[in-house]
Amino acid sequence: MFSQSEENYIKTIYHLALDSDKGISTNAIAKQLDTKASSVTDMIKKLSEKEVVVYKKYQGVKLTDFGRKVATGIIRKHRLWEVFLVEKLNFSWDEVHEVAEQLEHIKSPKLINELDAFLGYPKHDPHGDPIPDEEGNIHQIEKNLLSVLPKGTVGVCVGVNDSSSDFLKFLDKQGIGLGVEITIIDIEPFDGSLTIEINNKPLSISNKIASNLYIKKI
Amino acid sequence: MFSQSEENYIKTIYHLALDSDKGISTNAIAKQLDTKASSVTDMIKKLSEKEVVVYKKYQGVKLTDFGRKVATGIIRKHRLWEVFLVEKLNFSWDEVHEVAEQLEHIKSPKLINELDAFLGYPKHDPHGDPIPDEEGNIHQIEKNLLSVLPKGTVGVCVGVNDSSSDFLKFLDKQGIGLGVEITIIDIEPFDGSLTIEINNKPLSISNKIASNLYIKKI
DNA sequence: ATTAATTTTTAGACAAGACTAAAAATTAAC
DNA sequence: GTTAATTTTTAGTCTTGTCTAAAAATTAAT
Repeated sequence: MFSQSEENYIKTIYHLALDSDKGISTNAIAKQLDTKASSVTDMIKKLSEKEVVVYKKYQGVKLTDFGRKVATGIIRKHRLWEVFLVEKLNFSWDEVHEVAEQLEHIKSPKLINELDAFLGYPKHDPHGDPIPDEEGNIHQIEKNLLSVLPKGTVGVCVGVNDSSSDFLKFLDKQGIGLGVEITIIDIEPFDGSLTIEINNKPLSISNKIASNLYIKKI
Repeated sequence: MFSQSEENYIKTIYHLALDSDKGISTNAIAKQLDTKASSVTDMIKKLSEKEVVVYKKYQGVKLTDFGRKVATGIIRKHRLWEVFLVEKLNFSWDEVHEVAEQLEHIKSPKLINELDAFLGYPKHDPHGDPIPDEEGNIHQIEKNLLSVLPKGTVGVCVGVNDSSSDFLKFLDKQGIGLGVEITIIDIEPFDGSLTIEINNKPLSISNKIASNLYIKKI
């Protein structure tokens, strides 16, 4: 069906397309995949022939419906494997990405559907991201970046915007994780840093931290 | 470290070396991997440079100690994944091979050791084959092919010599599986076919079947 | 011990996926 | 609306792993 390399391009285009409804530029893909623009052009031609993307020279690419289906299939696998690693194999949320990047390419519909059942049909991965169903439908819950909410807001941490190991380890250190209740005590106008209350203790965090944490109001 | 292709060659050489202590021929490897002898020669050169095998032109190859370690590592992963698929994901023993062939190439020491623990440190895969430990040690239990045992033998099925789907499905159909008790009632001198008793019922099986079933005497 | 058959290796080609360097198209700047 | 800067594409090369066809080495046959 698709090679690992093709799958990585498809997944990347899908993610980049989430925050922009224009065509995705060759350069943006190259940057994300840490490769060269010329390599991207070559691959785009191939994916275009396979009807995964629509491509007009110099105008970026868009996924077709088919391409989107392929992308969500890969993301479904990636996130289910992440749940497996954390729930069953004692991985922490900052350790799962690498391994899931490999596991997402395993081809076996039975495997992934049985895994889904084995895990109890989880709705979210360990970073709070939704797990697409078999048809590619994604149920997004209502959530906001902590940085856009007003003083006094009480909510629960339901996701992160940055899944880098450094950020996740920082959160662990501060006792911040999915399901943890957070209250915005104060917002500093000068630099946008916040004082929040978490586990009944005050904590000061930068605006950058706050703009990578998703909160569900309660 | 090693590419999937390299790993497949290493594994194949290891398996072929089990029943012959001479060098493994280029042709034998080609046949097993369903590829051409010329491709094998090329790969052997590479593996030789990487000190996985010892190679002298026209004389076949042998794994080095290092190569054997690599091979058992791959086999360990393959068999642990097979256990996972059968025990946790409702795969039957004739469905696991394909998927395990993919999963065995996933690179993550933590993954495989946690999986081992999660499965309760199993000693054998779903076909009765032993699972190497982290150091590559393999504990072989005492077993014989059903075809070499005398009339009157009572034993337990502990393994198969052929893991093809056709054979395994045949065994399922006849109620033969790991742990099932078998008594040799009679052996036909003409064609070596056997009458065995299984679950208190007599069953006639060909010599070919018998020479693919491993029995542990009790 | 030559000839014949088989096995193995070389030589040259190809596809996938990546790269560099240069050309072409597009966008931005004045 | 030209010129300049940027982005994208082309052209050509490289590596990995494969193939075919032919040459070389080994083994078998008489």
